[in-house]
Amino acid sequence: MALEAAERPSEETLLLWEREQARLKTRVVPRDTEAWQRDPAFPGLRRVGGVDVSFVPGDSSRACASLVVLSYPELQVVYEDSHMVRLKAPYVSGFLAFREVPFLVELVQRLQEKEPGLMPQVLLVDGNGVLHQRDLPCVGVAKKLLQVDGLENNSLHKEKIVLLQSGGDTFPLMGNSGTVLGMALKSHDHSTKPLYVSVGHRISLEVAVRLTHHCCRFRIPEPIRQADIRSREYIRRTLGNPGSPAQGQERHQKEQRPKACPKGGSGAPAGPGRPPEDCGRDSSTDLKDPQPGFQEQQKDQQSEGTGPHKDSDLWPPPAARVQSPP
DNA sequence: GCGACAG
DNA sequence: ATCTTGTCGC
Repeated sequence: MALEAAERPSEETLLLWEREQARLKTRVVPRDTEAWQRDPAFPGLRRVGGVDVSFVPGDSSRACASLVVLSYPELQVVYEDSHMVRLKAPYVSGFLAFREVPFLVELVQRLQEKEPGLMPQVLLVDGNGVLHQRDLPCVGVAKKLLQVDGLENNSLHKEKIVLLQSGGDTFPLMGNSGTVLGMALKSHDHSTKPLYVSVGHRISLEVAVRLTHHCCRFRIPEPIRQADIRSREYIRRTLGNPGSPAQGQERHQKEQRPKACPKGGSGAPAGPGRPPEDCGRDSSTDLKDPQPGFQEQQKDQQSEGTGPHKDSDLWPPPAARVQSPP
């Protein structure tokens, strides 16, 4: 019993994927389309979403997908949905979205059905943007530089990183063609490794960078960081009771159900001068949590990929299935 | 054979 | 992404 999502896709499939990416790229709107994006203070922005997929250690096909919605500018979790999924496509550099996006789309659809009022106004996705074709504006936030189109994590690149002085500082990621593919962003004053921000859809690169910066309490923006933390916790809990039935979550815990949490510092409002802590529980549960003022050593947190925001899974390779435009 | 490669 | 122990600093 092991649906291997590990074998390399055939060249034919990769061609299909490339074709789909090119098609979606055509539809991306790399400009600001929302009112709140026009003012530096982001007036009207109330909810920012974050998505992530964490994997089960030994199993190459099982993972936990999470979607969280945070209030803005408080950055408090107001919604969370984490559940186990079965991966169908392998990870191939450059095609991350074909592996993870189907689940992210599903999470958004579940939210639409259960708590449409909590639909985020923008979605931060781990990985690089440039695609994403749906309705939600989104941003790609990667922790490592995707070395494509001439981009290289070479000495020159590292020199530029050293020149970043304070949180918010950036430098453009110029592709061979002279196109700016994204921006390296120092997410806070003491962060050593920059974030690589790129446009997803319906947002300009400039606003994407500012928004990402405003969502950072630590190196990784809170929406993505929370989705990461929660999806991993979910897996830890699930693996904690393997002594029972099937591998997993047959238990009627609080899983399958999206949960709207009216948390929000109830009782302990944001203290003066301090960013509001999470939903009451946070620092004690969070493993990696270097204070903005120091320690930036956490290897990596997570980020996944902004990519094709397609509907159908192009895996396994359906004989050239035709995509129907949203 | 080995390394690189968003996650 | 995940496997890994300790370690330094708030």
